[in-house]
Amino acid sequence: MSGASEIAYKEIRARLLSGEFKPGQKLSESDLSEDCGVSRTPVREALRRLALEYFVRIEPNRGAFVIDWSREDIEDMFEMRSMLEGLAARKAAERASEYHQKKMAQIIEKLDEIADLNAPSMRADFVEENRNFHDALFEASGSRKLMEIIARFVEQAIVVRTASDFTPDDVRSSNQYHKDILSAIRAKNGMLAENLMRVHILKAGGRYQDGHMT
Amino acid sequence: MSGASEIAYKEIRARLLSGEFKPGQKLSESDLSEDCGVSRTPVREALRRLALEYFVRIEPNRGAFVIDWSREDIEDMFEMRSMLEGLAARKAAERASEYHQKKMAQIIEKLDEIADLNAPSMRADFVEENRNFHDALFEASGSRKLMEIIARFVEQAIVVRTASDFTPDDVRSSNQYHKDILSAIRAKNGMLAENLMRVHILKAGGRYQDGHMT
DNA sequence: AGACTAATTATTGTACACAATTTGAATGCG
DNA sequence: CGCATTCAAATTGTGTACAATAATTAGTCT
Repeated sequence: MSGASEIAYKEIRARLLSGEFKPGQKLSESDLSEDCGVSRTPVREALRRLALEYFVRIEPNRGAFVIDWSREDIEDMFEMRSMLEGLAARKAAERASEYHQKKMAQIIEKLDEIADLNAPSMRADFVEENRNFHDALFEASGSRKLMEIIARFVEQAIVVRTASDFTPDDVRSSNQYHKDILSAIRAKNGMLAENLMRVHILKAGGRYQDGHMT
Repeated sequence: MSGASEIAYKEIRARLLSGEFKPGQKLSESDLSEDCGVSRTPVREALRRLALEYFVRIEPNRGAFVIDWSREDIEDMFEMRSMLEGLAARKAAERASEYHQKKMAQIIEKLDEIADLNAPSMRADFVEENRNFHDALFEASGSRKLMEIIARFVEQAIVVRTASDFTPDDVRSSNQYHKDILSAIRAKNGMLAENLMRVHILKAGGRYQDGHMT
């Protein structure tokens, strides 16, 4: 399925994620429609969709603007994510199959390799594999709707997280949480898995930046 | 602002909530456009929006269908709600102003009256005031994004909750939780407020129907 | 009769034209 | 000079026509 609407959505979304469009910037329907090589109709559809996914904000009769997140909003988003992913971790501890546990273990290994190699592509590799870990955990939780809804938050976080640059040590530290979470899941300790995940996400959100946690 | 798009959205949404449209039913764009007295364009916009709000499901080139929730999906939704509203309750305990506490107290009184009066409109009155209580709490939590996002879940729940019929005792029982939550907020006991809210929501979700909780 | 295929019909998807609204500049006035 | 008002240009919102796709019916063959 390669509808014009889908093309417009993917193109605009990619440019939003890349940072080409700055927060607050106005997005003109006609300009985008030229860029995407489709008419205004599918562009409008794409913008409406992106609005509900919190990428842009639409003011009636005025158009679409790139969303700008306040410090508070970002904190809220990460806190919500921490609650929902915590829930997913708890459910994973209750229901993860051997297959899913192995899958997570493999991703954890890859993440360790990424940290050790310290290649130029480290950050991109980390982002990808990290995402894979969380996806695997959602799958392990066995809750379709939970997966669907958290996905939206995670996408959001990417927008926000552009500034973050991970050192190899950050990757190792983050991966230690993954290991602990997987252990808790293996031990079927739902509450522990949940709490570990909560802290893991909040750390990523930079909520404990002021040094009192590692 | 009374755009055609808004008209279509409200009309279709109302009919979905009323139960006129059955789960799985196909929603024809032309039919809806006639019913709403607007052209197909704003109807399409409304349907796309309702899809992202989980009211309908859109299959490419096939149209919009009323969503049908599986038992699992409903459980997931209530669990997510319980996590997010729990978060809101915790934040409310941290930051609720005297004004917001009084507001919640007033709504609790009204809910008691509703239970005692046992009027024919009891169920509708309960739904409205109950919603007011939760909204007041979100406001008290002081987190805009949190409010926005939880709102979507609550709307959903309404769809699902159509079947539920509360007796005066159910209303009193539910309101007891409201009282306990407000007490926890007044005592600035965030964790207690959070846990009470979690249980409150899960009860509403019928997760503990099998009798071992009151 | 049953099943496959082709043609017909209905419905969604996209483009485009026009209406409604907003933006911005030019003008007039205090 | 500053500020409000009016008018022109630009942009969004809606209706409609047509294209693309899916659903349905009719027809043919075994």
